[in-house]
Amino acid sequence: MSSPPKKPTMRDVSRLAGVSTMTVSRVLADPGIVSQETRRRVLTAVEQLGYVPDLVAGSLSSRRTNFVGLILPTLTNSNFGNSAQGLAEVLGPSYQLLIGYTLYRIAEEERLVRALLSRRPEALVIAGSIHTVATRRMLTNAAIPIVEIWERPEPPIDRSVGFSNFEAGRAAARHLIDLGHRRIAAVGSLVDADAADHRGEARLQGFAAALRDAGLPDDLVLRRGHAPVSYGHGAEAMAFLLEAAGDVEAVFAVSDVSAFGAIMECRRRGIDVPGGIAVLGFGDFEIGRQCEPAISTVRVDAKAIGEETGRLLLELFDRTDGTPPPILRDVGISVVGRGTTALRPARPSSPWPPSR
Amino acid sequence: MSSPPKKPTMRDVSRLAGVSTMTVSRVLADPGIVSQETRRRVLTAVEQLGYVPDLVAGSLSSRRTNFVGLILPTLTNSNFGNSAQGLAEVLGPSYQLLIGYTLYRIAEEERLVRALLSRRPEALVIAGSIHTVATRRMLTNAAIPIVEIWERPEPPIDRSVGFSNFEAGRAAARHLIDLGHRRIAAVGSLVDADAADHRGEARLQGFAAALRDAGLPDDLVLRRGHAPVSYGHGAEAMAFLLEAAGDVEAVFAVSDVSAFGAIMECRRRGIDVPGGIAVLGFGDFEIGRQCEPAISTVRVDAKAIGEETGRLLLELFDRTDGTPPPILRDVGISVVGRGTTALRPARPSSPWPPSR
DNA sequence: CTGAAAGCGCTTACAG
DNA sequence: CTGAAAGCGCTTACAG
Repeated sequence: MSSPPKKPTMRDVSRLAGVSTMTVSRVLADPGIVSQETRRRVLTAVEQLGYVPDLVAGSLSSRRTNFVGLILPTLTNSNFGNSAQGLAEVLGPSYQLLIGYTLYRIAEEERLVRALLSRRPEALVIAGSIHTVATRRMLTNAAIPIVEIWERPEPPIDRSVGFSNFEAGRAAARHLIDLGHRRIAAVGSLVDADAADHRGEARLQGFAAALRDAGLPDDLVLRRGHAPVSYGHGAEAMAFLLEAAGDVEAVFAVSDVSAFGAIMECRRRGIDVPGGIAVLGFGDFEIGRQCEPAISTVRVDAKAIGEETGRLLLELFDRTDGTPPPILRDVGISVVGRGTTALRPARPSSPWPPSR
Repeated sequence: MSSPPKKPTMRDVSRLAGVSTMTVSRVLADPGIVSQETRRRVLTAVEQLGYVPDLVAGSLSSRRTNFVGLILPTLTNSNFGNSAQGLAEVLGPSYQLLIGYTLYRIAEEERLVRALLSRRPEALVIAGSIHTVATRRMLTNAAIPIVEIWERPEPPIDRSVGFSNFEAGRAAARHLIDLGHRRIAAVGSLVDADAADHRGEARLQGFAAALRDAGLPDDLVLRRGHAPVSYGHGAEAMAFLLEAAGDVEAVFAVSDVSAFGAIMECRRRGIDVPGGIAVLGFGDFEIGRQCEPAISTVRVDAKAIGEETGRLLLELFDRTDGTPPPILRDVGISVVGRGTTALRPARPSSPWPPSR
């Protein structure tokens, strides 16, 4: 590489422009407070040297890193990705997201919290509210805003933006019960040392509770495999379910991703959805909207969670110690009935195999 | 919050342990070189104060940030997410990914490169090889490893891990031609100031070139809408195509996501896939594998791109100035014929609407 | 095995 | 509008 042996510093710029480093710093931070001529000279020097300010040094000096830490279960779930994008968009270009993922492992979360806190973020956003003792202690002592998202912990460590997964599960069950189903199943993942999707588990528990409230058995509320769930997870779970309970009428999957896999498994077995089995998902992923028939789901606005969190953080950062923003923000959920739980197809099904 | 007014510093720890800050630093960096008794005292103090080292200060001092910058088009595409996870896994816990996303906007990429470089990453990984002049200049002068991924630029700015999108497009076309199709279409996105998926465009160009090589017209190689493509994009593009060219026999979509949307649109219109129209995707997303019929695709190992990039970086970081690692790593592609391009369904289709 | 000094590249606070 | 001094919290390099 023909690059210079060393990155130019602010000192180099100041020398070239014939000013102090202070003035360079000012031009970069707030150009308006410097005379036009000086500003021009400084910017020319910056341009000429290809100077890129060192924010590591700047952060140490100003005690502001403009980092926001974000801990998610996976990087490949588009719903969490939507939350991340929403957060990034609201925070704007002056903040840099420090993203880590846990794969639903609580020990990994602890490691990540420690690693991120050592970067001195201005706030830490974390999916979930079940943490190790050490994690909880670190978060409590961090002296920065902590936002637990995708849940409604009571009380949260500091702040929370999300919704009740338990209530989401209840709503799911009621939707299927109201449709007249009686032999109702649910599929989620195992909660153990390898991985634990506590939010999915809360949905299953809310679901089971609603079944019992309606006088129905909850023996078909199943945990299969480990989080993160996949299309394949749903297919496998549905295959198991069909063997175990041939009389099942409706299935709730803890994710649209699982739901889609379950529907495909039904198709492979020649079982009509919703005619033979109704399927309800969770999350309102794009896949569910575009699938034919479209997947009924419990809608949660993933992007709004990120945006709302961003707004909350900006309020907290800007706060001139007026009234502090609220502790809990519930973005709510709603059940969206679509094709896969229709009592009969909304429109006549296409013939299959269809001909042109 | 009942947290202490100020975060404890290494100085606080050293005082409590009755040693110098140097010794605290040593215990944290390399416990073995400190006597057992001293180590114990230091660790006790660390524990007691809940001390979390300040890596901002540490980075400035040691001139090692252990950051790796990563610039991706979107955070919600699971293939790029897989690359990010692969990279993170190989780099291990001592490196922190600094992720930014461009939404396929070249100006946003420039802003991000500047922002990330100011954090002094040890390396920068960037999807793509089409950059603004200013971006290219910054990358060239950065004096750190730069890895352009998901492409095969010749020459790359520094290093590259990926594959040829042009060749992927050619391979896609040949697959469809070999199957006996003659009226062949392709759908991608527009390349303009709003967004530009240059990799998808390269695939379309390779595809068109292969059609022409076979003496076939390339008038159905279409650009519709803007990247990032979605399930809806594929559905819309297929709807347009069916209106524009009722005689189309096969379609290549620049992404499995688009391909899935296209297949659903066919289903809504009662057109059998592959009986009526063959559909070939790109990327080998899980959705394609689980879909029924499974989506034929051009497979690219997204996670391997991330892992390979991680290994390359570790080699570059560790390098004791021996032989430098290679410039280009091509992970290759392969065409995976599955249900949606089968000349006839691999197994008899289920009756539709199926009955239980 | 342990420590005193210097310094990483900026910004803050204070002057003028 | 501009600058000299001090310092952010660590690690490096040098001693002992």
